[in-house]
Order: sequence, then structure tokens, then C-alpha cells
Amino acid sequence: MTTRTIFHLDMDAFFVSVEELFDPSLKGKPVVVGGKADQRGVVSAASYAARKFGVHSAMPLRTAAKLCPQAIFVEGHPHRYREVSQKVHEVLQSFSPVVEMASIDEAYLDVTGTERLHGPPMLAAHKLHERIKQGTGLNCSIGISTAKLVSKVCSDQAKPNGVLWILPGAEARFLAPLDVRKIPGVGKVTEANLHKLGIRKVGDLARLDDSFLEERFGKWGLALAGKSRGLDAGGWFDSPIGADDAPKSISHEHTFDRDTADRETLDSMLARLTEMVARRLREHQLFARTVQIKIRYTDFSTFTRAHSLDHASHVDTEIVAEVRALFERNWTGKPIRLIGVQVSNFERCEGQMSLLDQGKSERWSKALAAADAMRDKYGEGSVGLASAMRGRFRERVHENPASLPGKHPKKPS
DNA sequence: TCTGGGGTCCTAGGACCC
DNA sequence: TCTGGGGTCCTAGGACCC
Repeated sequence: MTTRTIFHLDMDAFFVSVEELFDPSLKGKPVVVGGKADQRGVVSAASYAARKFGVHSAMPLRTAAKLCPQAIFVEGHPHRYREVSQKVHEVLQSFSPVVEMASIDEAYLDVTGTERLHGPPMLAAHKLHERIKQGTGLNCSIGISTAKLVSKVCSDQAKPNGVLWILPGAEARFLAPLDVRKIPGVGKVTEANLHKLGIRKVGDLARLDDSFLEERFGKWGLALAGKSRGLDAGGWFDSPIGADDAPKSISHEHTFDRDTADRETLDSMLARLTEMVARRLREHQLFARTVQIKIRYTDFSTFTRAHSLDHASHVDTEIVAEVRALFERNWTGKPIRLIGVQVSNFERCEGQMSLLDQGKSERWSKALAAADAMRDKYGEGSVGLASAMRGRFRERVHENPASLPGKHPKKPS
């Protein structure tokens, strides 16, 4: 096997940079994307100016507001992020055919054997960097090595706006002095567990016996041993770039502004979330067998309850019936902070339906396609199951009484 | 400091089957 | 009468990532 050359490209402060693209006055200022300063929620992204105050992603918005009161808080524009991400993807595809978007703002490229086209790795990376800048107006960082994992760590070390190349054979030496937390997959919990064993640096990890790690951390420990030596060992990192992008689950969830035990509010939210989930199933031409709900109470205790249907479905009414049954059986009646709906266990099929069901489902498919088209044209709120609609109107009334026709006092003119 | 939303992968026990 | 062993599916929970 020849050595591979893997690029990992990561956009710098992606959400913030896109916001700056649309509003250049934000440039250089402390900007926080994720919501208003007093909202329930967490920071999605923070500008480098905001990070100086200790603000970072996943931090509660209210905490960020305390650390940096002068920060500009913006809700964010997911649609714009997707659009720019698509542009990045196009630039990458024009550069190399073997591309995998790992998330909205990062990608892997296998550029093995492109030397004649692009030159040696460092030159190729600078070329790519320039093309991304030209195509999107944004900065990125690029890590280069023989393995996905090392390249990812590399691009992180290269930030902001840099390129870093680890020569073949130097992987372990590069990783050794870094904190174990730098290894993708090692989070708070694993870090703490490793610290308890006196393991702080990747080098400490690399020196241990595989068997020791496997004993303590199972299958994962074995992968960890490989990772610490710069190998794409175990799980996702093992897979070639550009493999299998079919979703394995689809979900939507919602955290209420204030915890609620109101039947109707909860019911309509469940219906709405189910509609969104079912719609995306149809977009992917998938049928789901397993339906799951999620409930989080005021004290943050969180429960999931799942049930598998006897046949796979992507029909709103079928899924919502199961969602309601699960909710009915498992809600304690206490106020709820968050509810969610998830489907999984997908089938791509038309198969195993009775003729009667087929007729029924054909009619349904047509009706649902029409509803989907309506939503595309007039927005997500235009069509819905009856109870989801009730919830929507209630909310509109709540927000803005004047928006409902009839029953409201005439505006003074 | 009071904790979003969308995902992936792993573990583990019990059911069920051969 | 006291109890196998492997494989797979289902369900619940948890760590982690962006």
C-alpha cells in the first residue's frame, strides 16, 4: 500500500465569518452566534475577539453575556451557512474527486497521486487555500498528513488561516507532546479517566500496552492506542474518504422558552416535530421502522422511549400515532423542558405492503407530496396536521394578537 | 454558569432463536 | 433435578462531535 496524502480543511470561525460576509461592520468585534443574550441556549460560534473574553462554543448564552457584555449576539442564519458550505464543497470537488464533507465547515480530501496536477502537498494546500478564499471570501486552515486523524489534529494546530504538514513517519512525534484531549473522540469524561491513570499527554498514551488500554476502556481503548501513534484505528477514522453518506437517524427536538405541562402545547409540538421528521424521510426516500421520543424535565433528567413498527413508514399520521402513544405511556405529567422526535432503522423499500396498503399509501404519497410542495412555496407553517396547526395559531396569537384575522380590536388609524 | 439541536458510535441487558 | 453458547434484534443510556 502506498502512503496516502490526506488533507483536512476546516473553515475558520465559520458561522461568525459568514455573518461578517453579510454585515462587514461586525469585523473585528466580539460576535456571538447562537441567540439573544438572555435566551435559553448555548453559543454556536464566537469570534476571535469574543474568545479573548473566555467565550467559547457550547457555553450557555447567559454566561457568555456575563463574560462579555459588549458582545454582539446574533441568532444566526443556518440557510446561509448551508449555502456557503455548498460552495466550499464545489471548490473542493473541482480540486480533487475524493472529497468528504465531515460537517458543515470541514472536509477531508484524499489527494494521493495528484502531484503532477497540483505539485507537492504544501504547494497544493496553498493553491486550495487560495481557491477557497476566491470562491467564498473566507479563510480556512488545512492539515496534511498520511492519516485522517492526524490531519484533523493538524488543521486545528494550524488555526487560524494556516497550513501544517506532518511528514510521513513523523506522526507520533507530532502528537506526543499534545494533551490527550486533542485526540478527536477524547472528551471531558475520557480525559478525566485518563488523568486518573496519570496519562496527560498523547505520548504517555502511546507508551502504554494495547492490552492495558483494552482492559480499561474496551474496544475503544484499543482504538485509542492506535490513535495515539497516528493511525486511523477504529471506528469512523478507519473508513475511506467519501464512503456512505446515507443518514442513520433523523430527529427534531425543541426546548421551550419556559417549561410547560400544558397538554395542548406539548401535543402540537409533538405533531410539528413529527411532520418535520417525516418530511425529511420523504426527501431522502427513506422509510423508518423505529420511532423514538425524548423528554427532558425541569431538573434536566432526560428519558428516551422507542418502539419499532411492524412495517417501515414515512407517513405523518402513522408516525405521529406512535409518537403520541409513547408520550402517553411515559409522561409523568411534570413540566417539560424539551421534547424530541427521532426515527431510525431505515429501509429504502417499496416492499412488503399488502395490495390494500399499497393503494392507501399511494394516495397518501400524493397527498403528502402536495403538502410538501405547499410548504416549499408558502413556508413551513402553511400546511399541517390539525393539532400542529392549533398550536401554531396559539403561538401566533401569543406573539402578536393583531396577526389573527377577526377577533381583535381595530388598529387605531 | 444553568445547560441547543442535529447527528454518530458504543455498551449492555433481555428476548428470542437455533 | 438447575442450566450451554452464539447470533441478532430491540431498547435505554451515554460519550462525543460540530
